[in-house]
Amino acid sequence: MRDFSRSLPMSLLRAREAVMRQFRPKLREHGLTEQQWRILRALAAIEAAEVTELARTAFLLGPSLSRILRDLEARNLIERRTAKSDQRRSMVSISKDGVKLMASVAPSSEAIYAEITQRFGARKLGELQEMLGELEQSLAGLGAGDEASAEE
Amino acid sequence: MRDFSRSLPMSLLRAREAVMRQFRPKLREHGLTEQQWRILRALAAIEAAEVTELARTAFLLGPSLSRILRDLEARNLIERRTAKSDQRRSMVSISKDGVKLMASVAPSSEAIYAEITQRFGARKLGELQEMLGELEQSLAGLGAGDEASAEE
DNA sequence: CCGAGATACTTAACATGTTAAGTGAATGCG
DNA sequence: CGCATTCACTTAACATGTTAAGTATCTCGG
Repeated sequence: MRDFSRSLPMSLLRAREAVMRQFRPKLREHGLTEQQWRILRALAAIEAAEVTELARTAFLLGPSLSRILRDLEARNLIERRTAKSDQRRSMVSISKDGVKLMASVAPSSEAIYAEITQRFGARKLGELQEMLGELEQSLAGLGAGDEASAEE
Repeated sequence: MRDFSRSLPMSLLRAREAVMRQFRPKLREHGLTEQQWRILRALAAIEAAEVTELARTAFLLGPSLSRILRDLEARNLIERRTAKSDQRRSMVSISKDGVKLMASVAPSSEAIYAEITQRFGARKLGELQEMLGELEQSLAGLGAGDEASAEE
């Protein structure tokens, strides 16, 4: 069997960890986890979003998002209100405190990203992301889903 | 600020998830998580390994590994014995049952990997892994560690 | 030989990943 | 309208990620 440490999943895992290791300490200084930071960034880019939409954007599963939103709301970093047209839906938005926190973390985050880009090379970074996107695309609609064996 | 959904961490996260989504259902049929499978595969390639060495190979943190080894041992998939020369060290090896389980899962796993390779393209896969390795290397020795600001 | 420090784990505590089940509200069909 | 179904979340339960603290053992200088 192939040496699993050279398998694609392990390559992706190690690469991502190498990248995230750069960000975590700074986020931690501000009491944020990687996931919480993703949510704040996603919310900062829009007015408000439904929970399901936010889950898709921040690439989090519903249950994780539910817990995190509960905690972020308790810390007054986000705000929620139920949609008037549909009582099931909840509109989430970033709060004033959330915006301030973002502003205090963003510069460091950008600096780290710039350092990574410089070390790896901007061109190669672009190529890498291109390939990652293609990989994702080539596997879209394969396994896992609830598709009733709809493969031709 | 850059659209975070196009950031390198998100690209890596989505790509890895797209890949792992292919494997998880089959592993689950056999009552294995992704991490447990990594450990069994790592152990199958060697006679025995110390816990620390195994953590490095399977890319798991010590505390996670401790818990998983406890569970795998309870399921009789691995065996442990303390090293004679150093009572602190524990030698871990895969058991007969572990080998049998590996044998029953490996074919499906290989088939899935082959399907991914075929969809994405063997050459591109090689290039991608090459780039991921370079990314990892270019960030080696940067942040996170306990280095006392040893930057030039 | 002995005690301070280093090592190799293990435990603890809290956050998230993952699947299944639960809850309340909206929809659609007879 | 009535009610089964679907939908948008939320809870629950268990496994892992992550950092800090704990435990037993080993090493080494004095």
